[in-house]
Order: sequence, then structure tokens, then C-alpha cells
Amino acid sequence: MRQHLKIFKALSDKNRLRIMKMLEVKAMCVCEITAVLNLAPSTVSKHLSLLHDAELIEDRKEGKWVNYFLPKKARTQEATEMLEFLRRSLEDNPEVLADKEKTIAADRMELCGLSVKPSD
Amino acid sequence: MRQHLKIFKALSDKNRLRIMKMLEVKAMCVCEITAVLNLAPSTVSKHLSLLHDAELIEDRKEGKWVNYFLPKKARTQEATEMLEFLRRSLEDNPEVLADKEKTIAADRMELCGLSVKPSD
DNA sequence: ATTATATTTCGCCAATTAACGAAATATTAT
DNA sequence: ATAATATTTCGTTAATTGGCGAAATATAAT
Repeated sequence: MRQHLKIFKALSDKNRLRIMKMLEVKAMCVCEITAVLNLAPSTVSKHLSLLHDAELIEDRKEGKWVNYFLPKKARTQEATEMLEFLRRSLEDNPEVLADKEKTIAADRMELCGLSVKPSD
Repeated sequence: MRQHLKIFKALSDKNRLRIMKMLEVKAMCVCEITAVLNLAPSTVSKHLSLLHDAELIEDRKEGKWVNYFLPKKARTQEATEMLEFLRRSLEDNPEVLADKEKTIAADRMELCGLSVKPSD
């Protein structure tokens, strides 16, 4: 029961639902997600940890960044089924589609690594 | 998106999840659900209206009582899939099983109609 | 008609939660 | 080593939510 509640709670927030759909496009670091959602990094980090607790996403540290991504195979049956449900959901939702466009364009080097001046 | 969020929010509360599983046993009135969950009638009524808004349950007024039940065929695709997911979920959960036992025993005539004195 | 019963609505309170910024942590670049 | 960058943790605040009881509504029973 606790695991089910975690899953439903994790998905009952609009921004977390948007994150789940964005991750269908590609693995993303916190700063890329932050750019698409227009939220503070700490807020996004919290959202990600809730999704992770529900076993709906995984993460792998890659140098300076932490990549978040959808599990190839979820660890629990509930999570597996929910991930399939989500994959089929909101396919034509305008907001989700707009997020996905931004996701494709989002590049951590431009967004985060500001070592290159904007005028370049 | 709004509909998906309604569904997830509706299911992200323990007592509402318990109601969904109880309704697998039979259609129930508010007073029967109240007896199983041990909550105030007004609280149960609120839970039911949230589940109803999410199109996860239906109701039919039958005289003095309002019967709540799982839709034979949900009106939206999301609701249909979620109802199937729920049906497969928590089948062996002890708390859910205990609720179902109480549900079988719950009888609105005994629970609500107190026209018969307890000593009878 | 009046009373009793079932449910819903409303207003309130306590607990939870989403958001932020600041500080802490970890890693890369100089 | 030092500075810069990415992320997380912590503390605070505003908004949401679950709970209750009282009052309102609707129906059945007398």
C-alpha cells in the first residue's frame, strides 16, 4: 500500500508529471529540467527525489552532472505498469508537446556551462 | 492533463484507495463505507466526491441511500486503464483484505437503520 | 405534517506540501 | 590549492488538504 501511495502522490503534481513526459525524450540533468520548467533548481531536485523514491525514475552521476532517466526495467510490478500507463498518456497534450520540444533543444552546455559568453 | 491529475490526486490518499478496493466487493452507501473506515460521514462524502470527479466511481440514488459503485465502463480512456490497474493492485494487501471482510459483513440496515433497539 | 435517517455542504483547524533562497556538498576547471 | 559549477539539504512561507462537527437538504417512516 505504501508503495502505491508513493507512486500516486509522486504523479499527482503537474510539474512532476511534466518531468516524466520530458524524460521520454532523453535523459536530463537537473539544470536542463530546471530550464524547461522554469523553477528553482532546489525545487526540481525535490521533485526528482520524490519520483525516485517512487521508483519511477533512476539517476546516474556523470561527472559534474546527475542524469535522470526512465528505468529500462522498473524494480516493482506497480512501477512497471505505471510507467507503461504514463507512456500511453498525454500523447497529444499541447503542454507536454511544448515541453518535449524544449527538451530536445535543451543543452546542458549552453544552459549551465556559462563559460562561453552569451554574445559568442 | 487536468483529468490525469484529478485521477492521481484522487488515488493518492490512503482512505480513498481503500474505498476503491472495497467497492470491488459490492456497491456501498456512505454509512457502510463510514463504518468500515471509521471516519465521519462528512469526511467519507468528501472522499467520494473526489473519486467521482475523477470519474473513478459512479453513484445512484436509491431511496434514502446513495449507492456508490465502480463503473461498468468508465467514460474516459484514462479512467478505464486506471480502474484496470487498481483491480490488479493490492490483491494480497492485509489491510485491503480486512476491509473487504468488513465490507461483506457491512449491512446498511444494521449500521444505519437504528430503528431496532441494540438490545433486540 | 412531523419526525427520523442519510447525505452533503460549510467553516474551521492541524498537517502536508510546493515553492524559494541560502548554505552545504561534490566535482571540474584553472 | 582555488575558483567555478551542479546538485542537494535545510529552513521558511503560502497554499492545499484531510479531518471534524454543525447546519442544510432530501427522502422515508409515522
